[in-house]
Amino acid sequence: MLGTVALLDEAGADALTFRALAARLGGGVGSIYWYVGSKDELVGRAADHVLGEVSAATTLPDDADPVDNVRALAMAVYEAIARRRWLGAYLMQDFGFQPNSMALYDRIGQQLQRLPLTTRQRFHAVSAVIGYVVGVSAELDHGPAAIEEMADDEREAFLERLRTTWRAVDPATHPFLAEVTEEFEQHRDEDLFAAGLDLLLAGLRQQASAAE
Amino acid sequence: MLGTVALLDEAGADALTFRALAARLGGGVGSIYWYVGSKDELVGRAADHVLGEVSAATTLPDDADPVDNVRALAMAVYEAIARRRWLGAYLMQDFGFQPNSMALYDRIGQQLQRLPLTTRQRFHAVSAVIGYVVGVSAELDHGPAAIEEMADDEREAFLERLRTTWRAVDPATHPFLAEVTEEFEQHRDEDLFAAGLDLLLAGLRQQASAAE
DNA sequence: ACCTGAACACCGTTCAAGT
DNA sequence: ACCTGAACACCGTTCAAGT
Repeated sequence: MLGTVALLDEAGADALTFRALAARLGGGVGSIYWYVGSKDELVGRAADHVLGEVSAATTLPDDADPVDNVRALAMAVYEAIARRRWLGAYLMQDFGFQPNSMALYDRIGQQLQRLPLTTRQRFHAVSAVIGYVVGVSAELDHGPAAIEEMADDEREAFLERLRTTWRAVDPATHPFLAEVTEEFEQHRDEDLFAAGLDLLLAGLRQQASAAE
Repeated sequence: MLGTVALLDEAGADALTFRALAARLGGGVGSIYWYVGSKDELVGRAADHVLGEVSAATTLPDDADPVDNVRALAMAVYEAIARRRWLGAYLMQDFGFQPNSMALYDRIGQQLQRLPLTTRQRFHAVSAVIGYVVGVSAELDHGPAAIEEMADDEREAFLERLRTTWRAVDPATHPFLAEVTEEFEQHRDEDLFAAGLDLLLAGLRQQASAAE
């Protein structure tokens, strides 16, 4: 289990094979199946383990604004997935069935229990936040590394590809792309994630205040 | 290309192998590489092709509210991914580099150009909407089929698994799960998606009206 | 220019056999 | 009870050879 996380962190999702893991643990390929039924289960457990650490490292003060607390939790999960690129894809699998993901779901929900919302509104809001966080973060797994973490030459190559793709389109047919190309080149992935999250949370705050 | 979409629709992502596709087209495995450089490119092109159809089938009236238009487009993409479970995973790959995904990105952006927002706000908002739609829809690809489309016995088995998992947790430590279990069992995936989207769009409307 | 299909270098998973 | 590793049934990709 620990060996799985270490191997994923060191070499990425592609490097996690039963043969590589068995070699690292000094055993045979088949022995892993004594502890785990499939590769999906193996990585799912590893992902849930990491999620537990992330959740444990984030404290939510009782006297803080509940939506601010939800935001703090969401940003912590985002950062974890951004750091460990293999994580997002597996959290999408069956979030809500592993112990730590259930606990995280509940923890977000508890914050919303402090707001004047219906049960259905709470259910929708928690699902939306989790969906946004996991879904958008997982998109990072594909695509290139975060723009802000690329080496200089790597970033330059990526932006060059972007420029030639985006700037090749006709501004007359793609007026918005023309407007935001420069903005895209300068953005940080984390700011983009946070801005979308804040729109979602603004909608939530509005819903809560309308009920008062 | 058309054969690819047909094969994916009929038998799902797992069934799309070069051998199966070559057999269907009545050719050798190697010949596919004359038209496409890799499997990722093959499925990416198929995904972009479907996205183009979806976008073309959605008309956005000039006299309609721009945010309502964005909502219509988002729901159309959601429905397409919900129907074709293989689609979401590949849209995550490199949305914004294929022609039809670029066109869709631009089309959403054009609606926002009708609102009093800064370029940065527009960039953030379009990215958030696309991120939410593609990310949350893609989560459907994993997990079970939509609850509302399951056969009766299949749905019963899924809900039974959920009940035993969620109801096994201590309500004292998981008070929110206890509150929403029933709500979860009754929900429709599409309503859940729409509710989160509406929170996001409410935040966006608020941002636009604050600028006036 | 376009196609063929055997061959290569991998996978996850199984299972008879060991301790 | 726990481990081994050869064997099985696949993959995507390559490439010398064909038309």
